[in-house]
This record gives sequence, C-alpha cells and structure tokens, in this order.
Amino acid sequence: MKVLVAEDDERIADVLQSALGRSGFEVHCESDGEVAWYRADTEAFDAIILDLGLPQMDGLTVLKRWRRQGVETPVLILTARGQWEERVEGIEAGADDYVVKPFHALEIVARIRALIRRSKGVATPRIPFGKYELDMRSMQVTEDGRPMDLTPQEFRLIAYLLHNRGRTVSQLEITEHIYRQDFERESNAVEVLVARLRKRLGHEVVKTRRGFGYTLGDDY
Amino acid sequence: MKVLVAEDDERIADVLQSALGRSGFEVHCESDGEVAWYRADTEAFDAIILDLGLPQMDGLTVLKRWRRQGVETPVLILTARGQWEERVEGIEAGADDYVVKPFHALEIVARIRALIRRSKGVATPRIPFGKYELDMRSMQVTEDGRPMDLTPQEFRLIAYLLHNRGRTVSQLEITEHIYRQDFERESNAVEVLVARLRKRLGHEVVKTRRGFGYTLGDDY
DNA sequence: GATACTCTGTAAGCGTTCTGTCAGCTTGAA
DNA sequence: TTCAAGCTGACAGAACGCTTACAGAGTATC
Repeated sequence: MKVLVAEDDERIADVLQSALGRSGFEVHCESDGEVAWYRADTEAFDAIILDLGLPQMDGLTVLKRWRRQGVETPVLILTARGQWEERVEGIEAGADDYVVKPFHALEIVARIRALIRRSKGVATPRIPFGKYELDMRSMQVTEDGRPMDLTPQEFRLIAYLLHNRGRTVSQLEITEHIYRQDFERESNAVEVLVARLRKRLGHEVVKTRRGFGYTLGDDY
Repeated sequence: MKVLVAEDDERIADVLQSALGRSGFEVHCESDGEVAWYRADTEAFDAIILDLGLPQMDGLTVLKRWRRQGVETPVLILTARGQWEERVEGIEAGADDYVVKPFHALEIVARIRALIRRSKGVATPRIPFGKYELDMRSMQVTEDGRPMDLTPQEFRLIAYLLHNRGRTVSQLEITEHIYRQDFERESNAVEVLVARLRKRLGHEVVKTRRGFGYTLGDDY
C-alpha cells in the first residue's frame, strides 16, 4: 500500500514515515503543497495524509483540486487543536477523516487502514492469493496457514505485485519501489529476485510480460 | 510517443533515456540548446523535457522562442533544488510542469504521461476501440476484458494510432514516433509491423490509405 | 573473535522471443 | 495493362529474460 504524506513539519513527517513504514506501508513524503498535488494527480496512491497548513499551495486548495480532477484516493487531514472550522471545511472539500495534532502515530496507522479498507471494500491487511496469504501486519506470507520464510526483498516484491493486481509493473517501477534511489539500473537484480520468489511460491505466481514487465499470474 | 530530452548532463540524460525508453517512449536526446530548439521547431514531438541550464542557448530562451513560434508541445522543465525563481520564470515562459533535481526517473515518466494525456485531450488512460480497450497505465490491450499479448512495438503502434484518431498518419511519421532516431528510412519495417498488428487484432483495425499512410478502421 | 550461514547483487552463458531485412507476391490507381 | 505501393512469409541477428555460480556484507552462534 502506497501512502502519500503531505506534511511540511519534518518531525511529524518522520514519525509518520517510520510508523507507517513499520506497518508495511510504502510511504512517500512531500513537504510542498503543489508538489503533493502533482504527485497524487499523476501516481496512484492508496491513501493520502494531508496537513492543511502547507507551503506553496495550502492543503484545502490541494484537496479541492484533487476532487475536482477526479482523484478519489481517501484523504485524512491533519489539523491543529481547536481549529474546528478547518475540519469542517476539510470534510466539505472532500476529506474522508481527520486527526487533531498532536496525535499518536499508531492512531494514524489504524485510521489509514480503516480508510483503505473502506475504499477498496475489502479487509486489506490480509491478502489471499491462491493457496497463499500475505499479511501486511506480521509481514508474512503463509501457505495453508503455515508461515513461509521469505526474505525481506522477496516479501517486498510479492507485496508490491499484490498491491498492483491487474496491472503490469515494469522492472524500472519495481526497482524504484523496492530498491534504494541510487540503485544501478543496468543490473539484472530484479530478474534474479523474481526467479527466487518463483522458486518459493511456484513458477506461475509471477507472469512475465516480455518487454513490459511482470504481473501476478492469472489464477492469483 | 516521441519525447525530446534537452539535457547536457550526460548521466541525467542516460537515466531519462533508459527510464522513458523502458516505459515505451521513443527518446531523442540533445545536449545543446540551439540544436534542441531547432529540432523541436522542425519535428513533431509529443513532449519535451528541458533542462534550464543548457549550453549555447539557455533553456528559458529556448522555451520562449518555441512558444513565440507556436510550438505547443508540452514542456516539462528540470530545475535545481531551491531555484524557485527559475520555476516561476519557466512557468511564465510557457512550461507545463517542472521537476526539481534530484528526481526519481519514474516520477518523470508519470508526469510526461500526464502531460501527453492532457495535451491530447484524452481524459482517461483507458481508450476503448471496438471490442478492444487500450490501457496506457498497465500497457495492455484487452479483448472483452481478456488481456492480449501484444509485443512492445505492436503496442506502441496501436497506441499511436489511437492517440491520432481521425487522422491519417504516414509511414514516416510512424517511423519517427516509435523507432530509434537513427532508424533506416527505406526499410519496410512499418509495413511488417502493421501486418503483425492486423494478425492479432483483425485486418480491419488498421486501414491503409495508399500513398498517404494508415488510419484506424472505420468502426474504431 | 572465529566460523558458518543467510541474504542479495553481479556476471556469464543460454534459450526464447522480438523485430528488421529481404525476396517474391498482391493490389489498386492511372 | 502497367507499375509503384503495400503485403506476406522466411530468416537471422538483436534484445530480453532466465539460470547458475559466485562473492561480499551482514548476522548468528559458539
């Protein structure tokens, strides 16, 4: 699950990033309102955490523009204590939930989970695929209930594929989502990783689309 | 889709070329401002990525000249972190979007996609045609929902035709948009490619206009 | 600390698929 | 009917992805 955190206070952003990251979310932070707007306009996030007091373009404006352009991603807004007018405006502008600062990071995690669950119409922390099941909370894949020992990289790959069911994801996209930013592009690391994942879960789990990338197999 | 990358830093140019190339774009690089200006003035690109700090003729000048001469191709400018004056000037000079260095290559790809989508007036990344549907995001063509396995080149061709619905596109134009820069012009590769696409989607999908080029079939 | 083990990226070799080339054929316009 | 434009099938080189072996980094164990 990919979450966008639009927050200019670096301390808060760090706390959110770490809390969400530990809970298995892929977190992307932006501190500038206009940049945040662009990103959610061009990339598919599963949820957005939006601070209303952002530089360049304030949160409310950003939110209104998203909704006007058809961005339906659930948005949780952060407001300062006592600013109830902001909350009202936020909800009217299309926010799905709000949290008042200061907050417990875990509360945010819980609410984001709930938002995503509602928006997808599914209980998301556990994703079944074939005879397997991926559990984002415990960061494990189980086969008929028995836990399988995937390596961290393997887990990230299958999680990413499962979260992008029905799409074909390119090697480049995989690289950018599960590797460091400065990662060597000409390497065949992704191919090797796919091979290793297949060795564990069966060859059909990941389907190759030559020249395009990879998808989940038809039965998953 | 043909994209011009005007960037003098060879490392950055390489990263962009590879990222865009893998995402199905036809990429042409120029490191010199004046040459870049000339190319976009004389050739039809679908989008341009422009570094503002170019030798010979700086990016802003290039951009202004294009706009003055009626070049309407969407332009995404690259600026160094913190140079917000540059961004403002760029937007005022007619840029459609900007990205701050350093950036994720995939972000550029997403934004270029969005720019092209907007400039062509195609609201959604999914374009239905007959019983088929083309999805630019997942890079797939589906028939009644079932995915078809087109090769990368076949996919680029049908995508280009769909983006130019109602027009007849010449073989030369196709060559310029979906092949490498240095591609041999006397080859009959386009004819072969059209034949292969027809074999997959049915003969009527692409109509030949002898002496002029190809269009989508009447029913599409 | 030494040793063994796991994880993960690199590199080389191989098979498969893709795609441009070519030669011969068909089609359509004048 | 003629002839250039376009079509088609065979082929071969290139591109792409898979596999395997290996090595360095990190971690656990004693």
